[in-house]
Amino acid sequence: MERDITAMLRENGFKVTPQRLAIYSALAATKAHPSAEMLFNELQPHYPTMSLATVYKTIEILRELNLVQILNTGEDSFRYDADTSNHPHIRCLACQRVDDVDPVEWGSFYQTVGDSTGYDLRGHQFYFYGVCPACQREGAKNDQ
Amino acid sequence: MERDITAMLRENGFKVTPQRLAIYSALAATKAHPSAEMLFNELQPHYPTMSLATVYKTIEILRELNLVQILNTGEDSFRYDADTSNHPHIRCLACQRVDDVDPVEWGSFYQTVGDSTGYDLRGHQFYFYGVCPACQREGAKNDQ
DNA sequence: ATTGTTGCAAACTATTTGCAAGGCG
DNA sequence: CGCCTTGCAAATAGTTTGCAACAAT
Repeated sequence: MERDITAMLRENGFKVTPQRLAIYSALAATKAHPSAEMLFNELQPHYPTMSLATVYKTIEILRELNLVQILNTGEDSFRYDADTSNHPHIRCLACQRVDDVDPVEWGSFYQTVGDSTGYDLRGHQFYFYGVCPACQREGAKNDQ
Repeated sequence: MERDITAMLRENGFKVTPQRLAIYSALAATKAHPSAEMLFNELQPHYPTMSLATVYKTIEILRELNLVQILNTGEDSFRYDADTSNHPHIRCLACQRVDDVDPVEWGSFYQTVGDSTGYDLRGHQFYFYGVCPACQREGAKNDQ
C-alpha cells in the first residue's frame, strides 16, 4: 500500500526532505490513525528538531498528493490515514482508539443518495462509535 | 418532532430561561444545521444580550438531555441538529450548506460491523460530500 | 433566600502563518 | 547559488471557563 513518496514529491515540484519521508513512513506503517501530536511524539526521538508545524505542513502536501486522508471522528483534533480508500472507521468511546472497519458494499445505495439529494457526490465518510473489546473487558465506562 | 423542553429542563434540575427556549426553538425550526455562530447571529436581534458562551453552554445541556446532536462534517466548527435520529448528512463542498439525507436501511449491516470489529456499538455518523444542486447550476468550483 | 444562569472577558487548544536560518537540487 | 523548507514564535479561531451580577424557583 505504501507508495513511492520520493518520486511523487519530485514529480510535483516538492523537495524530498527527511522530515517528509519520516512522516509518511510513520503514517504508512501504522493502523492507529494518529493525530498530528501523536505523529510528532513518535518522531521526536529520532528527529529531535522535528516541529509540529512541519507535521502539519507535510500532511497538507500529502493530502494534495492523495497520499493521506484526513479523518474527523468528532474529537478535538484530526486523525490521519495513509490508506486513502473510502473505508469506514470506528472510535472507542472509552480509550479513543480509532480502528478500521471492513469496507462496506455500497451497491445502489450510493446512487440513491445522489438521486434523493440532487448532489453531485464526491466522497463520504462513515464513522461508528462504541466500546472496543479491550475496554469492554475492563468494564470501562462509556466516556465522552 | 419538537419536544417539551420546559418540562425536560425542570425534570432534570435545570432552570428554564428565555435563552434556552430560544436556542432550542431556533434549532427545532430549521433544517440548516446551524453552527454556534449562525445560531448566535440569528438570535441576536431578538435577544440583544445573548452571548456566544450561552449558546455553547445551552447546547451542552441540550446534548445531555438528548435534545440535540452534534455534527462534525469536517469544517472548522460544529453543526447542531435538533433531529437526534441517526440520519446521514451531506455537505456542499462549494457553499458549505449541510443537508439531511434520507435515513438508510441498515438491515444486517450494522450487525456485521459489530461482529467484524468486536466493538459494542453505540452510534454512528455518515457524512457525504459533493456539490449541491444550486452550486452545480452556477458552475461553482469545488472548493475546500 | 437560595441556587443556578448569564455574559463579559480571559483562557485554552488545535491549527496556521510569518520569517530568518538552513538544506535540497 | 537559488529557491524551497524548516522550525521557532506569534497569530488565529472555535470553544471553554472564571466570576460577579442577575434571574428562576
